[in-house]
Amino acid sequence: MDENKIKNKNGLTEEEFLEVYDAGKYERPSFTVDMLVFSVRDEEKLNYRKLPKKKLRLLMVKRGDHPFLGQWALPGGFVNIDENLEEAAHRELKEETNIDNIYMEQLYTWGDIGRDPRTRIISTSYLSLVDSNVLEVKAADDAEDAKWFTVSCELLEEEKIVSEDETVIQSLYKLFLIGDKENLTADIKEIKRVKGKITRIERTIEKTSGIAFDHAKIIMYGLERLRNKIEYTDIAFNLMSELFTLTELQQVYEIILDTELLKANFRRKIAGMVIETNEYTKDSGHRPSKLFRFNASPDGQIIQ
Amino acid sequence: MDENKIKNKNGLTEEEFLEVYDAGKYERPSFTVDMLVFSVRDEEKLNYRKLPKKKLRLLMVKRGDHPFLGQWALPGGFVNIDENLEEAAHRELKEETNIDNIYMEQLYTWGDIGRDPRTRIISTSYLSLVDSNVLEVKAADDAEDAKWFTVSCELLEEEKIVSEDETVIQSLYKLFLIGDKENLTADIKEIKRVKGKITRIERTIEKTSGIAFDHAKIIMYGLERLRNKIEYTDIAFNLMSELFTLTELQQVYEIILDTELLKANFRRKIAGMVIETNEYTKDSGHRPSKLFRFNASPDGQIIQ
DNA sequence: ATAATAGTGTCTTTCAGACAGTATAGT
DNA sequence: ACTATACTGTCTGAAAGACACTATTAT
Repeated sequence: MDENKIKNKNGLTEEEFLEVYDAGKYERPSFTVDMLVFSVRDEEKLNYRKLPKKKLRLLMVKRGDHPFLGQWALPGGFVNIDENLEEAAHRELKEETNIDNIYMEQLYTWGDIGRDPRTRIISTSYLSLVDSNVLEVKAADDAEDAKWFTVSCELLEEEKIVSEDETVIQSLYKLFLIGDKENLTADIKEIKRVKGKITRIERTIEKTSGIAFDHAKIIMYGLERLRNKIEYTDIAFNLMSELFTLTELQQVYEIILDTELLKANFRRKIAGMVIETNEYTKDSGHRPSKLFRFNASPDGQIIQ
Repeated sequence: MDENKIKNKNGLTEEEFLEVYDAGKYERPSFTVDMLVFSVRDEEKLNYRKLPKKKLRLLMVKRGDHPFLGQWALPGGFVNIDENLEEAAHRELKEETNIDNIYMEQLYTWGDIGRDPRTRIISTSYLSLVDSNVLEVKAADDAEDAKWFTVSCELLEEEKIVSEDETVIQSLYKLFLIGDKENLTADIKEIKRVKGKITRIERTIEKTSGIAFDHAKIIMYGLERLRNKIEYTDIAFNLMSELFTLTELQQVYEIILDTELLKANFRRKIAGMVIETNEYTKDSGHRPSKLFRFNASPDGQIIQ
């Protein structure tokens, strides 16, 4: 049962095979990781009574070299030969933006030819959420600058064509990234093709202004994932600080889902995921609200 | 506004930069695609009256070379420099198993160091579903053999540890792949870690018998995705032939979800996704059943 | 007092689960 | 007639949606 001594058709054992194996003999693509780091920000209070509005924001870095020199890209970079993908993603984020120790999940792997003018590059993107206490990010190392951009997205047109064997829904979205000094935009065409049994969503960038590579497409994909997962998981709590009010939590759901929710119903829905504390907000100019914390292990619930 | 003439810190324009860019200067990982191809199979009828039972099956190929020579692996292979990932996946599947033109969605990208003894290999896995008419697969090219294996999975142990700041659910699963001549198995430990706000699922292979690389882990992940998506999408129809009875459809749901469903409720649930035909089954030894086809565009419903 | 938010009670509608019933082919 | 499946009707309870009501602070 000496498995290691089995010989292949060239008469080599595994040991011999690995010795002569030349990993470099084929022309190979490069591989990078990219991070979508979302957070939530309070806008300024309008008066002593009103609560501040919340906005969703995304971290971008300014490119300090070709290609797309001077444009904004998702933080990320090449994976070293001796580190796992998640390690690489954490390291790159630390290097470029000084952010550390955050929630992260794999989003999608982008590998179309021609996505990078340098060479064939395949990128795995990661979705990250940080709580709103992360105020300042400092650009470090590779990146020329790192900044938060307020994210919004608008549906410009939608057209549905139903034919014999196929239903095509074409939508045109405009993505806005609003920064302190710069505003970036992208027009993205989304084609949803329902043909027979196969449904396929395809996004193409029609026009970008200031957003490097195909990153506008990745951002749209990340937004979609975020919207989906907030409904049936607890990822939203990664955007909250340790203590929060239920209204704050509701606002976070509202900006991500882009709808208004009814207070009573919302509270019923998230009741199992929060734990009441004895603390209250102060100086609010109206009735103070109770502070809650995340309940990591609600009874019986298995979280995706 | 001649953007292409902007110079970087080395004084190069983009054109000059790309000319001297050397993609090969870093040691780089190799990149492959792997395919999980699921299908459903009818077992033999026990008597003229009884309906045949259905089983879930998965396509595997026998390795014809080191490493893992003689063991079974997911079909897949290296991505050429001039083809997209999906193209590569389709090509490899055609080469190795002669299967063509099927539903496919990206599953996950696996990049841990040490997953392959040859060199650092990063793999993007794809989930595919084919309808049960695909009976024979012939091994071609790279693969020594290609065969369907009946898939099942059993929970052996489960332990839940709740501590102050963390809930850990440890489960031990046994994966069975039953083939005509060979049976493959793998013990997989699943650790679900709920710590503060972060939930993380981690799978490790405890033991495998006959399954190459980390593919047992990929299969488990694919099964989980399949179970999740069948609940809120229409992917199940990719497993059906053109015409099917509602009982057949229900059986497919049942083997994937591993539960029994109530007929009346199931029919209510999928009512919008099917179209009645005027045809019926014949020679069934009992009341014949109406045949249905997939309804690709139910009113208003947007399919993920 | 008032503005603005905090927090609760309850009616309605919708949907999932459970179960019981009727229908119909082949032998 | 009998067997095995096909198909339908309806009760129940839980959850989602809608809305109205009360409570509480800083100014």
